[in-house]
Amino acid sequence: MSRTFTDGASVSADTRKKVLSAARALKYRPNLFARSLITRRSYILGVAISTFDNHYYPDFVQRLSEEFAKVGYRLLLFVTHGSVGPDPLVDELLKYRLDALILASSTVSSALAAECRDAGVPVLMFNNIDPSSDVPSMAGDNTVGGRTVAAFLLAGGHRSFGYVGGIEGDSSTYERESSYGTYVMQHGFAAPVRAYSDFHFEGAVQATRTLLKRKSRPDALFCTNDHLALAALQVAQAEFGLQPGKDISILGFDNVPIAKWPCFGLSTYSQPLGEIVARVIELVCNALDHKMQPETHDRIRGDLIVRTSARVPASGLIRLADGDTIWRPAQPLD
Amino acid sequence: MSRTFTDGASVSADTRKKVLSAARALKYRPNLFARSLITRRSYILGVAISTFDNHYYPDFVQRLSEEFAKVGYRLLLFVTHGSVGPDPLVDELLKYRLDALILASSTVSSALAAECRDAGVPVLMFNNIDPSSDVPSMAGDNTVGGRTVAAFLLAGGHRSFGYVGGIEGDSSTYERESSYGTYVMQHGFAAPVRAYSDFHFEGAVQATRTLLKRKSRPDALFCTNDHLALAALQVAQAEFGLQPGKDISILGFDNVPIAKWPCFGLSTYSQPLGEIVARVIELVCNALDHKMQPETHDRIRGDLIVRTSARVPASGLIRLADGDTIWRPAQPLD
DNA sequence: TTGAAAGCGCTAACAA
DNA sequence: TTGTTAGCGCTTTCAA
Repeated sequence: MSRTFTDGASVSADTRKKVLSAARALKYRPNLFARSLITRRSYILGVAISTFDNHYYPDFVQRLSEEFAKVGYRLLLFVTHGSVGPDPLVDELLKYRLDALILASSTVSSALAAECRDAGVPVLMFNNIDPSSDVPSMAGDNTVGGRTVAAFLLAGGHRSFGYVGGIEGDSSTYERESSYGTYVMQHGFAAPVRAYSDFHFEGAVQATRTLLKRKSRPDALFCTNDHLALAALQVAQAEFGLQPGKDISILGFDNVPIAKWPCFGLSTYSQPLGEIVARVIELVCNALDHKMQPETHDRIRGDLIVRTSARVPASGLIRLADGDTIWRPAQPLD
Repeated sequence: MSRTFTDGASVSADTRKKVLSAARALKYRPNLFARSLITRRSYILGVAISTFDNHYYPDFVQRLSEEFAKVGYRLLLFVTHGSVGPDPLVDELLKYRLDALILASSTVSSALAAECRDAGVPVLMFNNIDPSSDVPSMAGDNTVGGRTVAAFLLAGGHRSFGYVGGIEGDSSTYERESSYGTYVMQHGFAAPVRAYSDFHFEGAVQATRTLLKRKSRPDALFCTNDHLALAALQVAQAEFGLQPGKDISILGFDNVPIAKWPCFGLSTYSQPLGEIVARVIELVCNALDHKMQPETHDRIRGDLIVRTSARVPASGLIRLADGDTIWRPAQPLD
């Protein structure tokens, strides 16, 4: 009797036991897809990412996978690789009856997101905000992050600033850059010199070279993510003989696992993955009950993790229980 | 008419066009799960990995995902995280009607694999060989790899050897270690001193310390994978003041993307991902046609990639078109 | 080439 | 609590 395997059904303990043992004998297992035909639940979530090159994404996907597994959901992976056109992707995504879709690829347009949503799949855009779109989104707090980095650098005594971006026009690149630049300029300094990397390691190497070869070389570099900052770090050291934390300050964004490796000691504004994933789960679970507010545009605040790649200010340091040291400005920055 | 969306069906071009345009108007899309009920094909493949911490796995999963996407399959992700007991996992895996299952987690037992196979799901064990099991498997060529590393170190003039393993008893740790050790001993040297890391970065740090603190310190360290070798590299440099490639040689296995970062320059025995993924696809596609040979136990040979973390021998160097330099022994090692 | 009908494995609604 | 039945959206077979 199928009720044995259905959640809210009434079966006597006795029948239940019998059915269960018979099932075991026959190696019977309920077919989720047949079930999904009538319940309209597949227990499959789609996750689109453009690449795992940036270690933030494997970390994110792993945490997401573990946490969703606890509530009975699995992730179906879509690697968009940046280059794939949007249209075939929509068909691919919609072919599987996903309970929800998490779009963590900055190359995925909000038009695609809207199309999926209109097809009845709840969509969440992750780390890729289109303010003009009404698709719900979530991201680290790029604005507060950019400002905090700027304030940290100012507190460290820096006077000339550089910025290594991903792609010009990319939303996180833009938000981090403009809040950083604005803060610096509000305090009387010149706008940061900028170069873009296309989000690739090699691109970041080139961009850093461009910036450090200038006759008025910036002595502080903010990179739009750790992956790029790690490249910048190596260029500054190996090619320019600069000692990070002393001759130059280099900061990233994300706090990827390897940022804390002793050879890097990358100071960075964190995206608190635990909190972020918890919030994603909350939003998606709401969406599954058709309670997603389209106007949700969450920004999760992180912290400026202080390590060795940037000069450390005399004050504002806080030692955390997990061993990390963070920096907080005297005045809140929001 | 449903024949429009079925592959080998006969429809007139005219009806087809009409159906297609009607479908567009109604935003109709075929339901893959309903289809799978009758065709018994879900176009979903399960991939179990224990963690993304070791960069080899995200790289592997990404490539796998991209290549399988080309032939119409998507990956459903199972992160086993090492700790999960096997039984609930089986139920989870079998709930989704996976067309095949790729078990790339060394913590997954071959008993679990056999159980899934008996339930009718073709299974491929990846990088985790149980010779006593008849579940088909695939892995890098650990034996030739271990021997090649040993020969390379010998050619570099090393005389005392160390080994940093993952978990004692893990199949790849075992195979790499024993072929390396055997080769060294066959050439008249003492067996390598060993320490195990539990596959974690911190564990590798500890293991390396143990090895380098010995009064008769090994001057060559082979680590069972790059993730561990990268840790060893940092310990040797920062804590022991040893310059890799000069005072000590450190080798890894896998050739993960960051191994070539200039700050590491890790010499390593590669797992050629392109070839490996192509072979996985071939095997799985055979399995989908129920043509999987259970006796398949492929070993894919890699190359010793020469960079800066180990002394480089005077001869045997070959410059590749992609910019890498590899080392080949005078005599083949198999 | 097309229409009609059976049935894949399940849940949900209705009786008993 | 349990048996029965309709039907989820599709493919496949059989006739037309």
